[in-house]
Amino acid sequence: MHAFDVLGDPVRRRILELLVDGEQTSGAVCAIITEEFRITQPAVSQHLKVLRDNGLTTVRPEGTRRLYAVNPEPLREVDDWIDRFRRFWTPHLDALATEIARGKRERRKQQ
Amino acid sequence: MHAFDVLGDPVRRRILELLVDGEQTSGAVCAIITEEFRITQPAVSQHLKVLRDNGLTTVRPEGTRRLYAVNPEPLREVDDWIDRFRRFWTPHLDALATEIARGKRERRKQQ
DNA sequence: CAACTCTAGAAGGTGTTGCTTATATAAGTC
DNA sequence: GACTTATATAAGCAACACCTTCTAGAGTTG
Repeated sequence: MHAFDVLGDPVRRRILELLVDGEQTSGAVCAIITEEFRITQPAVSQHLKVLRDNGLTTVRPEGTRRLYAVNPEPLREVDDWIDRFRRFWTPHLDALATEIARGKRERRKQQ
Repeated sequence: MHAFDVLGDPVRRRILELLVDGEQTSGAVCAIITEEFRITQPAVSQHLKVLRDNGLTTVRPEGTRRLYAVNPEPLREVDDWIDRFRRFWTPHLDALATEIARGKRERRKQQ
């Protein structure tokens, strides 16, 4: 499943937003999502499973809690895909900025 | 419908790729997609409709042909969303590059 | 104008997705 | 050890996405 397919759901996008500043327990995520989207705990758990199974997050148990965190790799693929369209909104990058952007991409690919 | 939802389909992503270097007729897109994905012309036409209806492309009639082109706005939204995760894979941008990136975002928001 | 090309739409079938309720499992607490 | 908390899984269902075949309409060509 491509990262785009996983991101094609507003709940899953929101969950990732909640994880952007660091790991959160399933419960903490759940509290916010159930409130914002009016869905149940198992529904959230299923979305977390999709994120997990497709490598968008990592999980780490701590006692009875599960700590979820963003795994950036698949998001980087999305970023790479978008990259080819970037010239539409940044047509006249000056030489220096272009060079920096190019260098970033190169470094990314090498890793 | 959020751009991410539209992009959550491999056929539609491929169609946009085909349009990245300039406008193409429905027929030209169709020829490639039907061959690559083994789906029919109406199926491609329906995907084009989704792209069109959600502002991912523009269309321009020319005789009996329809010329499709990328409309970058919604892709920019995707880029903006991804932006918050970018620090995961570019953690130590030096001051200059950071400044350029920041400036780009600012300019984008003003437009 | 008849035949053909290009494209879109309508109607219908099917698999998938995302939800629900109910339940299981594992770990803390009294 | 019983009870509670935290999380995941199972089963079932409704809605939707995407496909197909068939057809319509607009424009071109002989």
